Amino acid sequence: MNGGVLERVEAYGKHLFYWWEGSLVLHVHLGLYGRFQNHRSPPPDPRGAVRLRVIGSQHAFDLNGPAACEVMQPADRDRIAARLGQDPLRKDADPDVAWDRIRRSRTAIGTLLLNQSVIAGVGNVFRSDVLHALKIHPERPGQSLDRTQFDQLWQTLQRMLRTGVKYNRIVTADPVEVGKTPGRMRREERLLVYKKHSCHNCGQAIDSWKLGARTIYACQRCQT
DNA sequence: AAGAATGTTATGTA
DNA sequence: CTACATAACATTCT
Repeated sequence: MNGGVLERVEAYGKHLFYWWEGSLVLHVHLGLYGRFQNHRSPPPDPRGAVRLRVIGSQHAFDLNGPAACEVMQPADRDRIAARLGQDPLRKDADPDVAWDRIRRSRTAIGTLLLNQSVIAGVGNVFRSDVLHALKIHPERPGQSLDRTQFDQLWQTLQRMLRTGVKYNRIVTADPVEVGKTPGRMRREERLLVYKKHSCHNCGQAIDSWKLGARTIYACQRCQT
């Protein structure tokens, strides 16, 4: 990559693609614990699993512990993109494609939301919180949602994901209700149900169980 | 210091 | 073909 020109950076779901002059693509997926860390130049000695280090005259950054950090061809990128579902943040997203998938499925909506080939970009925090925001029970089959609910789901995800990009952190709670800007909200104030103990609507204890191989959080009274 | 975690993929089963 | 449980992978944090 030394001396190359970065032409553009593309996000598709949780995948990042850095397009370099000369048809090389750097593919990055942060996975569970990947992290970008900024430094001033010159950067300190690498700490932990540094897979990529970029050094400029003023600034530098490391990429620590990503699930993927590899150079590939555009065709490889296309293969990855082809197995992803619609990404609510992308201009080319077609919600009807996602709706078609969900309306035909007997699988729980909580499981569908984690399936990156249905909707790309939603993770374990967003799936719990978006379902709580819409008062939809995670075990409801995709089939049981109506179009209005799906539209709300799509819209709310768009809003939540955009907020995440803007503030570089997950903020699913309503800042107006909390009375703070998203940037100033404390960790516990930012989320709706994920890892919470009681429901902020009704006060009932939040339930958590395994759904789709991960822990989901929901209010059994509010979410039906 | 064992275990959970803001995740994905491969594999086996039904 | 779909659905889905499970394991494997790999790093960080508590």
